[in-house]
Parts: sequence; structure tokens; C-alpha cells
Amino acid sequence: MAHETDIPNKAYSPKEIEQKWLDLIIKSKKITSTSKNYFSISIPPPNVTGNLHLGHALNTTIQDILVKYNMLKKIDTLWTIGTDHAGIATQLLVERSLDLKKINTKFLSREDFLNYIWEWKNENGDKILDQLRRLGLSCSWDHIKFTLDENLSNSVNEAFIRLFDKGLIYREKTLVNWDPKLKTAISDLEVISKNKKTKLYYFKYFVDNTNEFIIVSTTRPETVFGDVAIAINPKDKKNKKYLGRKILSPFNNIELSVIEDEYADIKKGSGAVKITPGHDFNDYKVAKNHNLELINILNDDGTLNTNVPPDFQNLSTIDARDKVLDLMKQLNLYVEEEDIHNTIPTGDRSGAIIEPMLKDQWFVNVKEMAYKSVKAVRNGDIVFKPKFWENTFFEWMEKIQPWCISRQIIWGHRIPIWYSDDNKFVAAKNINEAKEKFKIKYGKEVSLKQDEDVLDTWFSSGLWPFSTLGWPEDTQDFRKYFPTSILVTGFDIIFFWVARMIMMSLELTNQVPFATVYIHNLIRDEKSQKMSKTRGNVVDPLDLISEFGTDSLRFFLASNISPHSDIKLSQNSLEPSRNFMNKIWNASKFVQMNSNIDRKKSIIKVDTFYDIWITSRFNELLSKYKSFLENCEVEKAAYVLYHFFWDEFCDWYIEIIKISFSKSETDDISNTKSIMNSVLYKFLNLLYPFAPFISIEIRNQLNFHQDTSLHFSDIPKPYEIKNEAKNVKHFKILQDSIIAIRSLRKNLSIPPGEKINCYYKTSPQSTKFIEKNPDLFLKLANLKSFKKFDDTSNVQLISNITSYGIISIEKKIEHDYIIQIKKLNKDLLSLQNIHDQSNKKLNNKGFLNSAPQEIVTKEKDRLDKSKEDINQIQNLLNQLS
RNA sequence: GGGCGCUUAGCUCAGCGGGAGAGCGCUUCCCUUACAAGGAAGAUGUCACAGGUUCAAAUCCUGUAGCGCCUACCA
Repeated sequence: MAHETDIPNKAYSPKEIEQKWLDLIIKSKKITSTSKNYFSISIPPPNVTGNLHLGHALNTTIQDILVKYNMLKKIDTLWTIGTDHAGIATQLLVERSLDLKKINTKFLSREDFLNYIWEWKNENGDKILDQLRRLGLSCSWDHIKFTLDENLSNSVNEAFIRLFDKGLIYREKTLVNWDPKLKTAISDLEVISKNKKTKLYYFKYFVDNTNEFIIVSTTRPETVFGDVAIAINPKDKKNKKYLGRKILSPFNNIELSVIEDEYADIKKGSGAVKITPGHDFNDYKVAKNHNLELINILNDDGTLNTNVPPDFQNLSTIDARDKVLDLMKQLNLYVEEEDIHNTIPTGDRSGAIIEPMLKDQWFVNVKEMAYKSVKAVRNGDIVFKPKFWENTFFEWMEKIQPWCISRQIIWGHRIPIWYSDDNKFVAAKNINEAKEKFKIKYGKEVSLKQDEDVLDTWFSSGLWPFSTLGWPEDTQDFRKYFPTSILVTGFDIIFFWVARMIMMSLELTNQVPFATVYIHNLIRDEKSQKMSKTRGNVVDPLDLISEFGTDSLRFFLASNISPHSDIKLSQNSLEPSRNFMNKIWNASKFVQMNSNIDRKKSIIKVDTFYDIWITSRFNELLSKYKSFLENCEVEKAAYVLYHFFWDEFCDWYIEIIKISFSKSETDDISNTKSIMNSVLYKFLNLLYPFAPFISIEIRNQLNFHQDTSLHFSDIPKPYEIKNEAKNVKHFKILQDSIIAIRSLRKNLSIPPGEKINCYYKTSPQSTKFIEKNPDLFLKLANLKSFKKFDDTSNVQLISNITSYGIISIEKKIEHDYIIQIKKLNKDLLSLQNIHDQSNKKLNNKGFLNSAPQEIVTKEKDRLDKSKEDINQIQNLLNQLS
């Protein structure tokens, strides 16, 4: 064993190389083509507070491969880049950092607070973009978008006003999801149901001040102050007698009536349910139907308000619950409690328990928009890949609720609604327009104030594919690149984002936002756990890049995409990709060392059987590669690149041409050198979208391209090949024979260094081919001689069978051929299995009648071949016994 | 509760109607001047289970079991 330190470093080291080419690779390249053909993507904008994680890396690598592939096709390509202002997340983050500086945001004016946030944004907002740049993405880096930029804000206002004018945006006082920690309304999507173990409590409520009582069960005793009724099911015989009777609430002396409603479930709890319409969505509906009043018992911060007895005021709901329970016990109203599993609504950003609260908020009526969106997907105007995601999309769209879009925070697009003192309002882009509109609508000029709230961040994200292109202005970009070609994103934001983009786009532009939605999966750790800071299992892509190189990371991601399962990342996941880069690096070194040819002079003639073979294999690669990428099958394209290069170009082609290079230069040899260079160069073109850094470096080291300031810019043409079939078959003879000899050598424990005599027995055509290329066989199998076996010769043999004939070596006394006998027996067994299967099929009339002719022919050939091989192998075994 | 997906080699996953595949790991041999991050030769599977459709099923259909994800107001 040599020590590692003794060996000069031959491995590919990506670091300097990637630095060297980064600028060139990310430099956006404008193709000025008059063709209407285009390829455009709008990136899922990362949060401005974001930090690069593997999800971004996967998502952008997929997009970049598609973009670079289309650039190779010389198609006019646009990939917009930018960030999302991430309203709540950003505001929270800046709040916290101000808190550290002892600045209390409660005492800041809106303007001052906003200034602080902008300051933060200007200092830190490019971090995620700088990190993304390191991946070598071909985005339009010179036109970075931000959802709060003037143009995009203009789109938001325009969208709001148009939807408002169509009556699709409206204001309503209703129950909303209220985050008491953030003190804002949030949409139903931002509420996460968490399963928790809680208790169900049973209480007595006395009827009409008698001794009769009804038992009511609840998980939220603290809401007793908001109760307005007790509901029972119409079919509930047990409780029916209480109908219409009055119950005096023991807590605030409010009279509760016992009402009948289908909502009450006989099987749940006691069958009687208290109705708290101020803080429960179901109860709210019941109350509406029965014209019940509504009591709000909570302050905006979630504590109990002045509608509850003084002792309970300003308590948190949790404290209030304990206190109510105590009181219940004191009053002898407490019956029992039961452990149950319950789902608790929590805020996705704050983690706080979400309270239904009665509030005035802005909503989008999305019902009709959702219907149109479903239609667009159903009739194929938009296609999901993989298709099964369409079901998820339909399911949500079909039960979609009005979208609450107003948020009581300051970082975001301020709602373009202007109020008069008497609460009349108009929607307008600015104060002047508002005044004009107000005058037209109400006939008077008054002072107006803009709504204090801002819009849900997803409202602006929903416009992203066209707002980034300049909509509503009739810009060149919008005309040229919209609808975008494809959206690449994770399944986790199908509802948040994809669905809303489709709805907004159809409503506002009358076009789909993209033709295809490509949904990819998540990256998890090796135990298949989600990566999260709390688990501490987050892998930083930048760490992977410094350890393995960007190209390795990209190639790893590209080759591990899987429609059905998440990508699992472990310690050595990137090794295969790194090894592949190293292989490419070293093979290129070989090409370089053997490229003493004049490239300009050499005319490529595909002549020798191995040149024909490798170019034929390349053509196959090329056609698969193209069809895979046209279908967004990135992982399959990566697979064929890998196996072409490693298994075919390196393991066979290079090994063979080495042998001819060791001879004195002939025309054939310099021709082969040209082919070798050409195949490598064409391969690099195809590799470029996957591994841009190493591709460009090798291209320039080998002087494949005179102008080093250029990207790769071609999809290579296939080779024109003559006599392909015959020569490919010859190549197969060579391969099979070599493998058979090596196998024999191994089974007989003949050292690799020992030259041996070898024999073959095959058809006249194959014989002719072998005789023409003796040295290839001698060198590749390390033989002393390779001769045609003559039955009359008096040599004893040990043999292997190949698809083209028999390969044998001389039997010697020292050979222990037990292993070889075992191998031949194994071959025999599998041949017999094939034989029996084929025989059975061909004796089956159903098969002969129903199967396609080509399958039947194939089966006959298979049977014949297996018969022949079985005979051969039995002979070979006889020789050894 | 509703929906979706998965179950194939020791591990991670392709294949999705006509001969069971890849990468890693494993066994044996080899530092052969492109590459030991390498080369060569190998071993390894009732394709979850049960029915059905078909001349033919890992592949299509139905059911069962287990796993995962999404979704839902359970007082």
C-alpha cells in the first residue's frame, strides 16, 4: 500500500475552478432572436429573510438545467430571479433585532418602523441571492425583482382594484382566524392543526332554576362567558324535554335557550353542546341560523376582556380555564373529565393558539376563480407533473373558502382603500385618484385616509409570474415571455402559491400563468426526517459545495429526483457524483495527453469499428438525453450521461484506443484522436446544464473553443455513421470475448500479470473480424496468443461460452477448475430455465395466436439459441470431467 | 373522517404489460503512466400479501396489511 502522501494529487479539486468560471456562467446571455419561440420561468421567489437550504438548491438546479438546456437549443430564454418580502416573517425578524437594541417597536411610528425594516432589507436582503449565485444559475441577475419594488407594488394595486371593481374583493365583519400573538388575522391556510392530548369536561347546567339539569361537555371551559345557547340534536330523545326551556348561565347571568340543531351530535359528549358563536366557527353558523347574539370575550392579545366577570378579566385563556374549573367545582356543577385527543389550531409563524374572532377584514371571493382554475387544469391548459398532484389541487379547489387577505401588520402592500370619516370608501392607487373616485361616487370632496392594513404576502406572490414581467403595463417582456413555460416548485406550496397564481392569472390576464407545473419533493436526512433547526439536522448546501464542489451537488440533486419519494441525504450521498466529476476530469486528462493532432486539419472519418461503436453510443445518448429533457425527466438524463461516459467512453473506448495509440502514428490513429476529442466535446455540451463548471474548464483546457468568454451554445449534432450494425456487432464480439477470458482467468486463479494462450471457436465472419484485430484481444486480455481452435489439435481446454462462440484456454495440471465447473453449471441452469420457459410459451396456442409476431419470432430465436448453448455447455463440461 | 403516495438486492431507489436493474455496500484479485474518488471478475431478489384480467403481470384491476404525506370544525 502506498501512502497517500506519496502520490501526487490527481483528484479533481473543484474549488479554484469554480471560482474561476462563476462570473461567466451566471452572466446572463441575451439571445437576440426574432423567433416567437421562447422558454421562460419565474423562480419561486425565496423569502428575503431566507437562508439557502437544500430545498432551494434542488429547486433551482432543476430550473437551471432546463434553462441551460434551452440556451443550448438557442431558444430565447428568460429566468426571472428575485425575492419575496415575506410580511410576517420579516417584520418579526426585524422586531427581534430591534428588541436586542432595546428599541421597542410599540412606540415607533409606522414610518419609523418601516424605515428600520427597509434598512434591514437593504443590508441583508441580498444574502439569499448571493448564496444562490454560487450554484451557477443562469438567471437574469441584472434584473432582480422584489415584491415591494415600485413596479410590482403597482401590479398589486392594479390587481386589487380590478378585483374590487369586479366585486371579487369585499369587506366583511365575520369570524376570522386571529393570531393573538401577532395580533393579526391570518388565512385558513396559515392555520396548522396540531394533535394534542387534552381533556373533555362535563358540566351540569340547571334548567329554569329547578333541580333538573342538562349535562354539557366542552374542551374549552373558559369560553363559558361567551355562551349564548345550548344545542341538542332534533333526534335526541333523551334531551328533548329541555327544548325551549331557559338556562341561566351561572357565570354571567345570561339566559341560554336550549335549541334544536343538526349540528349537535348525539354521540358526542353528552349530546348537548354549548354554543359560543364569538369563538367557534361552527357555533357561529348555528347562531346565525337561530338569530342568536354573539359575545366577544377576548382582547386582541388573547386575554379575556371586559365582557367577563372582573375576576376573570385580563387572564390568559389557560389561566381562565383553571379558574372556571375551580368555580365549577365550587358551584357543584362539575361532573367529570375525560382524556381525549383534540386538534388545536396554531399559527404557522407564531405557534400561538389561533382564536376565532369577530373582525372586519378584506376577503377575496375565490369560488368562481377556483372553478376556472380547475377547468384550466382539467382541459390540459395547465399540466401537473407528476400528474397525481392534480388530485390534490382539485380537492382543495373544490372546497375552497373565501381568502382573508388583510393583515394587521405594516410590512407589506398597504391596502389601496381610502376611507372618509363616515366610513365610505373607494379603491384607488393613490390619494389623488382616491379623491377623484370618491367625488364621482359620492358627489363630494372630503379628506380621505388609507386603510391601515397590508395585504397577505401571498397576494403579491400570486401575481409574480406576470408582475415580474411588467404587467399591467404592456411591456416587451410580458408580450414575449408570458405565459411562462414551466413552474418548478415543491408540493408544500401548491395551495399557498400555485393555486393562487393560477386563479389570479386567469382572472387578471385571461391566460394561464404557466403551461406546466413541475412538482418536486423534499430533501430529508438519512433517517428520513425533515431537516429542521430544532432537530439540528440541517445540512447547509454551501458546506456541501466546499466539501464536494458545486457540480457534484448539482449532479447529485439532478440524479436523485424522484416523483414518489423524498430525497434522503446522508454523509456519503454526494460521493458518487464527486467520483463522477473526478472520472470526467481524469478521462479528459487522458484525452489531453493524447491530442497531438492538428484539430483544424483533421477531417473526422468514422472508420474503425470502435470509433463507429462509440459514435453510435453517443448518438443513442444524445437522442435519449433530448427526449428526457423535453419531458423534464432530469434524473433520467443524468443517468444516461453517467453511464455513457463511465461505462462506455471510459471503460471500453478509452481502454481500446490506448492500444492503438501505443503504436506509431497512422491516419487511422489521428482520426481516432479526432473522434475521441469530438465525442468528449459533444459530451461536455450535454453535461454543461448539469455540471457547468467542470464542463467549461475542460473545454478551455482542451482548447475546444477559441472564445473563452462564451457559454456552451450548441446541442451537438449526431454523427453520421456507415455500416453501424455490422461494426457494433464486431464490438460486441470483442467485449464478450474479453469478458469471457477475464472470467476464466479469475475462476482458475491465473494472476492478471501472467500471459496465457487462448483459443476461440466462432463463425467465419466473426473469425475474420478477430483475425483482423489480434492485438486488441492480446492486450485487453493480456494474452500470449489468441488462436482459432482447430478440432484436430491435441490440446485440452477449459472454456467459456459467449453469445458469439466459445472461448478457451489450455488446461494445465495446476489449474483447479472446480470454480469454473460451478460457473458453467450455473450458466447451464439458467439456460435450461430460459429453454423451458420458451418451450412452454411456444407450445401455448394462445400465445401463438395472440402475441405480436415479433414477440413470437423473438421467442423462437430464444429457444433455438438456448438449445444450442445448452449443447455447447454440456460439451464444455464433459471436457472437464 | 376524506384524499394521495409507497412496499423491488443488506441500504437508497429506478423500472410500470413480453428475458429482474442502478448507485452504495459485500466477496476475490490488481498501485496496469487518465483516474485507488480507480480497474477486473463476481455473489445477492417467492418484485408486501390474496384474488382477478390477459396468451403473457413487478408492471393493469379489486381487496388486505404495513409505512409515509396532505387535509378536516369533532363539542
